[in-house]
Amino acid sequence: MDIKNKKIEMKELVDYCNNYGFIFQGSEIYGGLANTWDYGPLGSRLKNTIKDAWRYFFIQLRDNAYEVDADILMNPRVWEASGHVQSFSDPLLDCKECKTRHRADNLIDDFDENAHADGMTQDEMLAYIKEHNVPCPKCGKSNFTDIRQFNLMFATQRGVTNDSANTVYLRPENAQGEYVNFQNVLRTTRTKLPFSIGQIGKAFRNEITPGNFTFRTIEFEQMEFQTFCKKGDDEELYNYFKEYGIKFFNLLGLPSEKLRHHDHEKLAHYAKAACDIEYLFPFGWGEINGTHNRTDFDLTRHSEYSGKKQEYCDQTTGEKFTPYIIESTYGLDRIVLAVLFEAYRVEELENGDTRELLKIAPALAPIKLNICPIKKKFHAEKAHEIMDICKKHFTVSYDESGSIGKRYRRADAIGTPWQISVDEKTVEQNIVTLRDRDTMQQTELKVEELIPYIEDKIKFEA
RNA sequence: GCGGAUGUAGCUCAUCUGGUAGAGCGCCACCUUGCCAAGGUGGAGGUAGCGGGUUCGAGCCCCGUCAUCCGCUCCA
Repeated sequence: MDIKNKKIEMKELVDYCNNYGFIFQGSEIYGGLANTWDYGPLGSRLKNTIKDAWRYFFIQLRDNAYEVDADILMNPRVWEASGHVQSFSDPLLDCKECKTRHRADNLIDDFDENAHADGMTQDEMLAYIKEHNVPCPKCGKSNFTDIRQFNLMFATQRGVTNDSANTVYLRPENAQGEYVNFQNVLRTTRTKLPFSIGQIGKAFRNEITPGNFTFRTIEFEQMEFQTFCKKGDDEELYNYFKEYGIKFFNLLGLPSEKLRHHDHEKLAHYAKAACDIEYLFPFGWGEINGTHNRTDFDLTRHSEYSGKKQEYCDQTTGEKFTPYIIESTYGLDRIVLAVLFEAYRVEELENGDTRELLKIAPALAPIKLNICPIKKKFHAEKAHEIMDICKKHFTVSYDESGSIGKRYRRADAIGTPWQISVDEKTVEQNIVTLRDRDTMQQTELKVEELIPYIEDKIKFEA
């Protein structure tokens, strides 16, 4: 069959997600709220299948990997220890001439790489810019507003009074929830190094400029694990997780040619080495995984700030030390987006018709089986009977309206891998016609063979 | 936040130079239909993003606001 695929742009995918119930604009009936998105019935299922895949690969299959579910709100001292209160903010200023916005530190470093803006205070940066007449990269003039600090953490108040003692933050990263539970997990699981603590959860960042649909939002969900290890083992683990990320993405249906490693030169305040895995979105390469070697920075800081030693004792040697941490974080919303981009296509068929198709891995499909009675009057009862059996094993849908071809197309559009039609033969001999989304071929199958057939194909392949 | 574009039915759009909104598709019901978006009949659904102004009269003109898209910047 001659099938032409058209390149899918962002707007088409946004429309598709809205039309079929994957992702809606947040608070839509009130005119929306910028950069918030709600996952609909199909989108939340897809998201959950990706979480399932992640849990399966990174927690269940790995030895010494444990999951936690830490609170989003944490003692504010956590964020002092982590360095986020101090350094998780951008010093911003605007060019008064051409109205572009810049980061003061970037402006200075680009002007003179030996200037080391990182070590400067806000006043020092401003003074440096004035003294050296640092030009605007866009218009070349040097006429800027004052620097304003823009902290990326969402702050809120707990309790009834509004004084600063009651300020709490929505976590800007999930990692600290794993770090503060390092000793708890160690103690209760009786595990040994190296071991991992993983978590799936929401994080919040007051980004200046979010955008590109769900790629960059102010509230987002991460799937990550922190691997605690002895110094010296850190580099091997770091390299291992970088590579393993690619394998994981391949299993989700993202092909290697659209994935690449991107090593960071400029490092976050906590990292010794950092590498992203990027996926080629229509708008360009975008990070979907980040792996960092965070050294013993975090645990050392938590020891200092909490006064509780965050050490590991090697029982065989008696040696005590603060472990190194390798962090590998997967941006869930971004992976959902990448999976959708990879799977969604509009196919032009031989007869000139087009069909919308979500060619998604069966394990990730929101609905696994669509059940269609050929004639509503005579076959609906049998179809419901089969549905009641199947839904105990996997997600199903039921469709009795329109021609059978139309029902095939509807299910194709949301990525349902299989459909069965129920007719006289089903009623009399318990045989259904199974239609495959990808091959569009039909085969006859006994009802009792149906469940093992599908269950076998929706397993994650390790 | 800045520059550019946009906002009319669930979706895609029309509505000529201001005169109280239409189509196609989709959806629902019934009929028809035995395997890749057939057909018929009927039906639901919009105070034109929201607020204000000009006008006898605003979807159309003006102001504000919210949101989306494309660039600048940043991150998972």
